[in-house]
Amino acid sequence: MKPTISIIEVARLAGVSKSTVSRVISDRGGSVSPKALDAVNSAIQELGYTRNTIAAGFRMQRTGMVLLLVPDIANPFWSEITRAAQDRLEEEDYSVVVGNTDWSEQRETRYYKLARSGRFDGLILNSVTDDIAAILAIGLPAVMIGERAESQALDTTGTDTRMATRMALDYLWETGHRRIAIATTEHGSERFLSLRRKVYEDFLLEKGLALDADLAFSVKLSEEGGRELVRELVELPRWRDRVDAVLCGNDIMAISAINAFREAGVEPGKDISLVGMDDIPAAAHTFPALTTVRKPRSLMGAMAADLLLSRFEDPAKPPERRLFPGELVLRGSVAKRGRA
Amino acid sequence: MKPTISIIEVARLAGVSKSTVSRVISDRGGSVSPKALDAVNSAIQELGYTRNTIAAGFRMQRTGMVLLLVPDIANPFWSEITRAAQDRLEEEDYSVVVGNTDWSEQRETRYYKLARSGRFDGLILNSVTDDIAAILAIGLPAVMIGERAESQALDTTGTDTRMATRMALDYLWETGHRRIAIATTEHGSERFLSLRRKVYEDFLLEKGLALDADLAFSVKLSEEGGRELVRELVELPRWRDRVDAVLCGNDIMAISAINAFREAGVEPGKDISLVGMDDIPAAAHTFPALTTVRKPRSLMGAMAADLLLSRFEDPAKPPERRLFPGELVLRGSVAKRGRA
DNA sequence: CTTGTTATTGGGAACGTTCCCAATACGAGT
DNA sequence: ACTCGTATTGGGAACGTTCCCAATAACAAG
Repeated sequence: MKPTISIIEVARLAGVSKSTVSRVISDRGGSVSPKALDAVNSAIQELGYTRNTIAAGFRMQRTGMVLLLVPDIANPFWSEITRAAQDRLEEEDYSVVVGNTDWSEQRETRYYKLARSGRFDGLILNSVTDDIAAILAIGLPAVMIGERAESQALDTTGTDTRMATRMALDYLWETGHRRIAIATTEHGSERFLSLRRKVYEDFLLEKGLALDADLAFSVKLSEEGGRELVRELVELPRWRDRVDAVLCGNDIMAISAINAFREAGVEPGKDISLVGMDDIPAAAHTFPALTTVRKPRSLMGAMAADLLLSRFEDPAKPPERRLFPGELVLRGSVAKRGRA
Repeated sequence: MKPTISIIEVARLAGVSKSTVSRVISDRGGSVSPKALDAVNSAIQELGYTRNTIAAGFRMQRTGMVLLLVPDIANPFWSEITRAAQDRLEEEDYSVVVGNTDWSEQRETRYYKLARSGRFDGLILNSVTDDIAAILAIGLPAVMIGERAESQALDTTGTDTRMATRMALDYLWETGHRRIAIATTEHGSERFLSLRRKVYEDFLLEKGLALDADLAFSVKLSEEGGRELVRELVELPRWRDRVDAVLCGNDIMAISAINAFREAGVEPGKDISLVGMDDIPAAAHTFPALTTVRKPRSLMGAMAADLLLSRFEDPAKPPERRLFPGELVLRGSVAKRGRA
């Protein structure tokens, strides 16, 4: 059942007022004589008193709860970020509620309503929407994970998508690939900024390669998206002459594509090279193991938490942006080709 | 910032009392005339009022929050269970806070303290401890995921570990394996019940096989555990004559062992057969893909939520136990051997 | 001893909503 | 019109803790 001992009873047993008990148990504290302190602590122990944090939170208008909105907690990428954010926030005595948007603005809006109910002190999110004003209108300190707009009124953390994409393309170039396809998505930073797409096009331009619109795929960042990519690609006329590598929007898609290529009689890591994005644990276990760009999830999660904690301290300071570099992780999914 | 419009202001604008406003907005409701209902809803809309659920929860001694304790949310097994439990609980307007025990009783005890703070209506957990009395002493409705004691005072769900283990052993037997090692752990159901170990020993006895104590490994259910298993196994004298298959305590360990065996010059799925437990997504992507016993995580998560919701309805009903069968998932990690 | 400063204490009010119950209104039947 | 039963309403109190501020106590300096 709920706590049934209140500070009134503790005060009675300790022979002090409820205000003195409150000063002993609350974070803010206040002056209490050693004698009173002893008496209160003894009474607390004897009665098995536990502070009712709902009552305290109600009075203080501060609940110690943070809402973290991710696309899907069952996705290893997001569960690792979540874990890191949780650990950091728990150090400061915050508890974390996780919401799953499934990339649906409708679901997201429902969580915004929950966020407005007085239940949370702050919000961390990888938003579906890029309507920053709507997020600000919730009225909570908020931190964005991932890039949504060039200029943001929100504290933001994530991986530098441009750099990560460029890193992968350069590696493919260095290993001799000249016919590179890209498989991205219509979610997240691609939805509004088309960051990966822009880097890809700039890369081709810089290398003097013609843009082949057929080689820019838009599929879901899922296993199904990987299968769809392979289906569409092998159906392209003369596809083997037109593609020697694919840069995938994330590992889940890339891993699925590895298997789908093999099933289509195409040997991944030889006939076709693949690079993923994220470096989820499974990327190391495919055959061939996936070359990918690691996004430092623990750093991102912890940074999101730090930005939010910092925002609690100073609500009025200018928005911060903390992007991490990706890190190329070389495994077996990229062939070494001679320079053409 | 926090909600600043209260029902007092809504009542004033609508020309009714706060009690009438409360009757309109609360779950419990009560009689309200159509005219008053209209007036209140109009005022709510005009003022942009949002119900303060902390205040309501404080008054009602019911917060709509559930604490879910798992070993590690970043583990795909637990993140999927979490997702399923969340979805079910959200249908009934509960929010879920996830705690990570990391198999530490100390961490777990800290969460028990949090659970007692008045913040949660219920608890779902895969406990580190088997001290059911300690869990009951928290004073919250609680549901256990996984088996902890033969006779439990707690609602319990999970996979039938005996059956799942037996299923895997029978499959190894049918495929001609006669020298089967087992790699389990000292956590979870193995810690207190040694379920897998007992099934293994009974199996050997039934088949008239001698128990070779060297073939029962105790390692962590982690990637490191998988590597450790392989290190220890290949160091056994004449190990190739003594082992033709390994039943692993979970997929994470088994996947890691696949790679470690290959690195040790042993071909998984040929020289050595492996069976995992769980069927996490990565199990389908190894080479060879892992044969394993699927634990129906979505069913378990949803059942845990259902059991808790049911307990909320009737706190005094007898504890329930709902174990799911495992399901054998055949892939490429088990060789077909001739009958010896 | 007097004065000034700081430490300590305790009672009342606040936080926003729900619940309780007495009072009133309304509708149906006689 | 009167009676009875049901619907509706509203004011006060409760929930457990924190904060505010006046009052008191303690201590130091002159």
